[in-house]
Amino acid sequence: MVALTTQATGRSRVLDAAADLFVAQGYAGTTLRQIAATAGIKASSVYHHFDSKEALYVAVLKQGMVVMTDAFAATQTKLGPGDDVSVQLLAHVRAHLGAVFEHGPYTAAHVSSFSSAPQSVRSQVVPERDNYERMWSALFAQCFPSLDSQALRLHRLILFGAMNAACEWFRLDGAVSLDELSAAISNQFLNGVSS
Amino acid sequence: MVALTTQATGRSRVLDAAADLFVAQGYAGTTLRQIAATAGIKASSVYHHFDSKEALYVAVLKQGMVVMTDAFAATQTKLGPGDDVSVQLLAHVRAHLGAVFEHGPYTAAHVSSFSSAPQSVRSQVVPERDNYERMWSALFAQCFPSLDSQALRLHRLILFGAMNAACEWFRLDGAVSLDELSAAISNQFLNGVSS
DNA sequence: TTGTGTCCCTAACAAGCGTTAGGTAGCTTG
DNA sequence: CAAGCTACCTAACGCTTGTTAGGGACACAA
Repeated sequence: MVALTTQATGRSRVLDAAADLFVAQGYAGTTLRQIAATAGIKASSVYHHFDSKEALYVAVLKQGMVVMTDAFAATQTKLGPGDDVSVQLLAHVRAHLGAVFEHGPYTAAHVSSFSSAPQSVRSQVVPERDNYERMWSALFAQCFPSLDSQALRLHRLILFGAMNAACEWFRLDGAVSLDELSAAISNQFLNGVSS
Repeated sequence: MVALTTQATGRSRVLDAAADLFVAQGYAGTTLRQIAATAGIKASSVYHHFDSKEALYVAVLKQGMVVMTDAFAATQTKLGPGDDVSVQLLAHVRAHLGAVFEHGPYTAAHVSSFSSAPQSVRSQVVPERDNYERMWSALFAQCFPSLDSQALRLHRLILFGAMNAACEWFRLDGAVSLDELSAAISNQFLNGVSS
C-alpha cells in the first residue's frame, strides 16, 4: 500500500485516501486498514478523526456535494443573465465535469459509489443531493421553457447519465481533454449527433 | 431474508439471487450467506454449483453479457438493410434497455457493479465486453459515416452513459415506460433536446 | 440390492473485519 | 513546571467472512 505524500493535516489525509479507495473499490470493498495505510497511519487512529467507517463515508459523500454545488454556484456568478442557452449549458457541464475530475476524488467517489451505498448512508446525503438537483432543475426550466416538467426531468437525467458515466472511462491524461468532452456532451445534448 | 419462489433448478436460483443482490448492494457488499438465504439454501451449498464467490460473480457478469449480445443480435435480424438511421438506433436502444430492465437482473448487475469489481473478475469478462462494444462500434460506423473514429467513440460512450445510468433511477412500474425512455434517449441523441 | 451421482445439510475453520481500551510522545497553555 | 489537548500507537475484542470437511437423503442405473 502506497502512502500519500500530499496534503498537510491528518484528517484530510484520511478523507483523501478514503475517497480515492472508494472510487476504485467501492465502500464495502474498501477496508479501514487500507484507508489508514494509504493515509500513513494505523486503522485505530482513524477513529480519532471519525466516529466510524460509515461516518467517514458520509463525510466523503458530503464533501463531494459541497464541491459540486460550489462549482455550480461559481459558474452561475460568472454567467450574465442574457447569456445564450448553449453558453450556459456548456459552462455548467464543464463545471460539473471539473468537479468530478479536477477537484479531488470526493465528487468522483460520490458519483461512482453512491448507488451501492447502504440505506443509512444514503439517507444522510439526500438533502445535499436534492439541493444540487434543484439547482439543475431551475437551470433546465429556465433554458427550456417549452418543455413540461416530466420532459425536463427526463432530459436532465439523460444529461446526468452522460456526464457521470464519464468517470468510468475518461482520464485527464487521455486523448480527449475535459474541455473537449464538455463541448461534446453539451453540444450533443442540445443539437444531437449530426451537428 | 425473503426466499425466491420463482425459478426451477438450484443453480439458476443461486444465480438469480446473486444478481439481484449484486445490483442492490454491489459485489463486496453482498455476502454468500445472503445469496444462499435468498436462494433458499445454506451458504456452503453454493459451492456445489460454483467454485467460489468470485466465480459466481463472473458467471453473473458473463450471463449479463449474453443477454445483451443476444438482444443486439435479435434486433439486427429484425431490421432491414435499408432502414433509416433513426429506426435502427431506436431499435437497438430499446433492445439494450430491454436487456437491462426486462430480461432478468444479470445485465443490470453487470452495468451497475462492473466498475467496482476486483481486477481479477474484470479481466475475465473483458472479452465479452469487447465483443459487445464492437457490435455497437460497427453500428455507429455504419450510421454516422461522416464522423471520425474518435468522434464515434465519444458519441458511443455518451449514449451508453445515458442508457446505463437509467438503472439508477428508472423503474418499470414508474410514470415513464421503457418505450418512452428508449424514444427519449434515441431521439435526444440524434436531434438534441429541442426537437 | 448395490452402487454412483446430485443436491443439500451441519459444523467448523482461519483470516479479516470494524471497533474499543488504554497508553505515549509532543506541543500548547496557565 | 504541571495540565491538558492533539495525534498517533499497540493490543486485543467479538463478530462475520469465504471456505472446507464430511455426512445424509433421494434418484436412477446395473
